[in-house]
Amino acid sequence: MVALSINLTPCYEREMPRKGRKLGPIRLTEVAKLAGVSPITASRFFRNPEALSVSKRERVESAAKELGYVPNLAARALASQRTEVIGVLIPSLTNNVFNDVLRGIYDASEGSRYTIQFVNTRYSILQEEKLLRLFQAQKPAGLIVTGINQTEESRAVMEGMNCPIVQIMELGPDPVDMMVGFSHFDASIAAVSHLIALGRKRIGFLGARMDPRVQRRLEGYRKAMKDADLFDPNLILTTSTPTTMTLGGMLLGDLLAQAPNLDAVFCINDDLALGVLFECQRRGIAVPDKLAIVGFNDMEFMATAVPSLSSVRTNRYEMGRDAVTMLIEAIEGRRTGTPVVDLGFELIVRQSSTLHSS
Amino acid sequence: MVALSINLTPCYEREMPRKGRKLGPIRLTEVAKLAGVSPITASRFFRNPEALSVSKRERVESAAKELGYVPNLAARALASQRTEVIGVLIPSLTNNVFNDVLRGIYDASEGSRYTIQFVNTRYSILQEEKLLRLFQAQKPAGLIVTGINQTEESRAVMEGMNCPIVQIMELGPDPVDMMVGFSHFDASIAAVSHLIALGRKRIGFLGARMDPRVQRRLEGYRKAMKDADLFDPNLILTTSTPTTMTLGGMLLGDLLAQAPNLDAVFCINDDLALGVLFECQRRGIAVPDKLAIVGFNDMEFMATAVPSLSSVRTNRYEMGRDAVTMLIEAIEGRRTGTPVVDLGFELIVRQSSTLHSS
DNA sequence: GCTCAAAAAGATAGCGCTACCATTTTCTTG
DNA sequence: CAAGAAAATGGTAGCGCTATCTTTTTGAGC
Repeated sequence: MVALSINLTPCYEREMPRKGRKLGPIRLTEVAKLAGVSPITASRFFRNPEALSVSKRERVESAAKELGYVPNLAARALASQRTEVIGVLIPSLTNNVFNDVLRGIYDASEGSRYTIQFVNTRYSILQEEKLLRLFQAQKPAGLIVTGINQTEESRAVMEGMNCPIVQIMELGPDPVDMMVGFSHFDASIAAVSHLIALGRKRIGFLGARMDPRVQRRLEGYRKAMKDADLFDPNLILTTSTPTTMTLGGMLLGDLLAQAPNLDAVFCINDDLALGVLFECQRRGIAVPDKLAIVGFNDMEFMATAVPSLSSVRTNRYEMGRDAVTMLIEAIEGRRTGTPVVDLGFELIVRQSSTLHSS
Repeated sequence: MVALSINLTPCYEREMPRKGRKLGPIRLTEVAKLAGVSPITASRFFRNPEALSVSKRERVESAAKELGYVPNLAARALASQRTEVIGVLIPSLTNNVFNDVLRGIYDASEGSRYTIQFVNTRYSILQEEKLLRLFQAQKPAGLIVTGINQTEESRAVMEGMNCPIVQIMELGPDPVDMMVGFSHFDASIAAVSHLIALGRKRIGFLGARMDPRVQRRLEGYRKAMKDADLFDPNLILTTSTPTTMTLGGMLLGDLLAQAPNLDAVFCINDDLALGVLFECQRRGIAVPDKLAIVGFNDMEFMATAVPSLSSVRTNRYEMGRDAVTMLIEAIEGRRTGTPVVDLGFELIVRQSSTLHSS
């Protein structure tokens, strides 16, 4: 273990700090002194280098480098009365959907000055309220919250926070500030209408977790089925249990028990759909001939499954990315004209919901 | 939209802040004044209520509530010279493995006073170094880093940070501080030995992303194959591309081209394994009769697939959880005796690697 | 070369909280 | 009930940085 340490001993002696404190990390003042400028000038170098003359800029830069200066974020936040933190409230880490959203968020924040501070509400609006209060203490520069079902209290806290806020995942009539999402209701109708157009009559609905967005998908299903005069409550099976692939198979079993003549299933997410496919293989149910399957979200594996599985593509990554982009623009005072962005969806038809598997 | 606002106007008049500043949020001093105690006593209430007498405690509590006091974290961090932030450096958000680790981390931090600050190194040790420096500025209470392959510089930064640090995901000879992981080398040997014991001779290795831990799995494969006198470089196919299920199928195709008489595959993760299974279905290759499959990590879907897929179970959730637990104990000065924790692994044998599919 | 505006640099005074130490109050105990 | 120890409380002085305003320097235009 040879640590090659090229450490040019600085031609500079640190003065003892006030009041017999131990020598902590390098402070801005020390950088300024070494550079031969005032502290405030050194401060400006780190926030807006263009404001310095070239000569001072270079002197501060090399002094900071020589001393290995690291700014103290707490002091900065206290003095400037703001932070460069974007708070993100998301209901789950288990649900892969949010994984993609988070990726978009982190990707978009990269290269910007902003730091993501992510918390997990666990699908509880009370937990959300609590975490929102916690964010209050941090004075974030911006906030991303999931969905539109916040408590009155949460809304009050958000409105009092005095920072831009983006609600993501869905759209609603009364944005706190900005929104990026799509209509789960419409997406669901598209999926179910497709199955109806295929000539399926006994189209089941499989739902798990049943968060507000899934509820709206159920509403879409209801609407489409009623409009086609195909609605039958026995075709619906939901549970509040979190989603897994295994659960998909189990739910299919239960649904078949309550609706034996099922000829299609709309699953509220792709994990359930793949679980359903496996269960069909286990039971010898031909897909799509005997049972058509449509999932939701269009995860990567849907295209690769055998048979390939239809799904509703949602723009999860883009949702996270756009939310951060909109937020940063708003923080920096250049809001775009559109505070509500509909990212839409796309029905992807694959083998699992075609006329014949031929 | 009726916002029912029960706002008992406080029988208390805020004095103008110094120097004509606008009236900002409530400060601790104001709470103290309303409670009729000194600011430092009020401060103590929020950090260690037990230190106050019952009467003062109640007075401060109700004053804080009445004024809706929210402490200023930046001021607290600056004055106390520490934060309650645990920094987490993880290489990927795409890889579901880290999803589980993160879940463990967030779950374990919940209820504690610590906040998780997570960043994504994108499998780059240079990016890691940069992010580590960024954390320096924040003075975190503790740090979780992934793996043992840090740059010299990164190690130096970590050592200078003066906070407990846990390295997760794998074990190594020279911990920066603490470690929670398991031996990827041994786990790989277990998987390959199982296939050898099954009588398979032409056992392929499919790898993607090829991060340091995957490299060690490859080493394990090499060792097991060489020890059994079955080693053949043509059986190995790796790519630096990120993992997807679709990639699994493509890689199988390529591997079959370079080693046509393949009778088993060890995939470095479950996504590849499921992709391989789908590809087998597409090509009419019987699993496990013609081709046995073993994956890695034992994601939930492995048990549900048809046929069910063998895998090496790793304790990802526990890794995250234990890392945080160890960190908090160390931060609070009660380290346990074991700074290096081996969480082990377990070979889960399922249909995809049994003698006969019967 | 002089005037005046703009750019660059600096002095001052906190940001809101807690560490540290001093002081006061309360509780023991012979 | 006095003396000493322990618990509770308070005064003072920053933590390291930046907002604000002032002063100095630079540069453009005639």
